Parts: sequence; C-alpha cells; structure tokens
Amino acid sequence: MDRKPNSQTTAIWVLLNIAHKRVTQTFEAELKRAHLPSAAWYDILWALERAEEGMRQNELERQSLFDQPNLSRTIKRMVDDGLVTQCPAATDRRGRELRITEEGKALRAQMWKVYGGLMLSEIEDKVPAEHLAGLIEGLASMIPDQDEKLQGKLKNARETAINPPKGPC
Amino acid sequence: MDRKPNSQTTAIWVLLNIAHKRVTQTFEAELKRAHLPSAAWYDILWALERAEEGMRQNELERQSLFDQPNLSRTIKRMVDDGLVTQCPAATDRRGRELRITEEGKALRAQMWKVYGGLMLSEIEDKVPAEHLAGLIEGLASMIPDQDEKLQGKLKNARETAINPPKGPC
DNA sequence: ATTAGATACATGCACATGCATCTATTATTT
DNA sequence: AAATAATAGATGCATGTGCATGTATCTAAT
Repeated sequence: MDRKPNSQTTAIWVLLNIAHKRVTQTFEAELKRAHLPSAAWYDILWALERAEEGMRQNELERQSLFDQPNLSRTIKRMVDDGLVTQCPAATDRRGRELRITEEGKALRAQMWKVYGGLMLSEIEDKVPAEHLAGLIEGLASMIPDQDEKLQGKLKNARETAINPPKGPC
Repeated sequence: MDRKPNSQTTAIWVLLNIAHKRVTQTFEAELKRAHLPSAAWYDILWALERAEEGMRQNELERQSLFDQPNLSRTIKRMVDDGLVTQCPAATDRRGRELRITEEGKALRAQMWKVYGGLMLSEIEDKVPAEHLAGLIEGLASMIPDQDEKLQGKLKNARETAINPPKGPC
C-alpha cells in the first residue's frame, strides 16, 4: 500500500462505529424497557402506515435496511403478531401486498412516544448546531448517490419530518 | 410528547444507520473476499500488538466494542487459531493475560493491506475536506464524554495514526 | 478469620443476521 | 409455443449478538 489513512480518517471510522453502537444500543434498550419491539419494526410500521394503498414486499425491502430473507422473516413475525397483513399481490402472483393493521398503527403510535423522544435526547439535544451540516453531509458522502436504500430512506425521513405522526404524540 | 424531532435530526438518525451499514458491509465483504477475518478481529489484533507487555482481557474489553461474553468467545476462537495466547494473569488468578503471537502479527499485517485500503477508499476519498470537522465533532457529540470505550478507542485511533503498522504496508 | 459483596471470565440460550438455495411465477428469447 | 432467464419470496444453515447466569477469585466489613 502506498498511502495510509490519516488521523481524521481513522477518527471517522472509529467514531462512526462507536456512535452508531452507542445510539443504537440506547434506542434498543429503551424500547425494550418499555416492552416495545425494536427500532427496525418501527421503521417498517411507519413505512406501511404511510403507504395507504399497501406496499409490495420488494418495495419495502428497497426502502429498508433489511436484506430480503431477513425482511421475509420479520414480516412473518409481524403478521403473526397481527400488526401487518400479507396478501397475494393482485398483478403479480409471486408478490405479496403488505398493509398495516389498526393494531399495527396503534403500536407504531405507542412506539413513537419512545422512539421520537430518543431522537430528541440522543441526537437533537446532543449535536451542536454548528456541526449539523457537516455531520449530515459527511455521513451522506459515504453513501453512493445511486443507493436505492438511501433514496427510500431519505424520502422516508423527509416525510417523517413533514408529516409527523398524528394523534397523542 | 411536547416536542418532535426536526428534519435534521431525522436525517442524522437515518444517515447514521445507512452510512454505518454500508461502510461496515463493504469492509466485511472485502475482507471476506480476501479470505480474512472480520474487522473486529483486526481491532483486537492491533490492540494486542501495541501492548508489548500483553493485556488483560478486561482492559481489552474496555477498549473494544465487544461486550464481555462476546469478547470471551472471540478470544477463544483466536486462541484456537493460534493468533493469541491467553495465560492466567500473574497478579490476579481470576484474570487472563492476552498476548498476540507471531502468527497473529502476520495476519494483522496481511489484513492491514485490505483494511487500510478500505479506510482510504470508503472514507478518506469520499468525505470532502469541508465536512471533516463537522462529521468528526458531530459523531463525537453523540458519545458521552466519560465513555471508557471512547477513550480507549480514541487512544487507539491516535496511536494508529501516529505509529502506523510497519512492514510492507 | 468469616462472611458478604464485587470482579473476571465462561457458558447456555434466545434471537438476529448473512448467505446459499429452493419454489413459484413472470418475462424474454428463439 | 417451448425453453431459458429473471424475479418474488421462503427456508435451511452457520455465525454473531445480547442477556442471564454460573464459577472462581479477590476485596472489604465485621
């Protein structure tokens, strides 16, 4: 190797790992403490709640960080728990049409109280304003532009910010 | 809930997850492609290589992102692979004194060719200079200052930058 | 010195993840 | 129309992770 990473590169790599693990663990621990499912379930529920017409499973796969087999199993558990329905797709008999149930919506609203609060306490209250732009742009720069998961996720993020969950939140 | 996360907070949360998963998966995939162990193994080998006098297992636990049971098993596998020795500690018979073997050093050097290259291609070449500071400070701000793992890891990072691996790198 | 508590590490178990592969259906080629 | 390839989704298997607990040793309190 002719080049070696500089100290800022090393710091980013190290901090990315530590920050992600710490924030993630805090989220998961607090959700568990409230007897709620994991953050990944929230993301699925919220994606399906915004898709009024239902959503194909492969489309959800693109928008989520799940790989296909893992999403398949997760959806199965959510169906078993009555949070989601999974019907054969109308136009493609290979496919599955996913829809959130009323029970699923109720759970998502319940989760939002914890999940949204954690976003405030673990991120919004901690990252100083002068580093917001650098953090966001820096993180985004490590993700390929054509990344479909990013497009889906960012769309998700934008809509989350614009159309926050209604109800008692 | 009286407050709700703003769009920047949402973006950080989403991007943190996506960027971490993407970068991590790239690292793991490339290491696997080169028939090398995971990045976590590299971190352990490098920590032990810098500890000339050997290192207690609980000290390594503080410096790594492993929790205790997981580190215990990982070390066992590394011992089985001849990369690390694990002797009873001299002063505390509960403890274990870890030391890297010559074979372990050789593997770490081998891994560095891939690992270091990935830090360059996935981070250094992608994050524009104007966002370096914001990214680093932003990530650090999400980690509690008194976090021992951070102290250990940052020390690690500093030394990695200051005393880069020798040899054919 | 004895006991109670803390610490270091190991182990068992439940669950999540990544990867390869399988089946069913659709699309494409000839 | 038949054959081939591509796609949607499910399943099996190996591995990793978090958490509770177990065992041994050390420390502190009485």
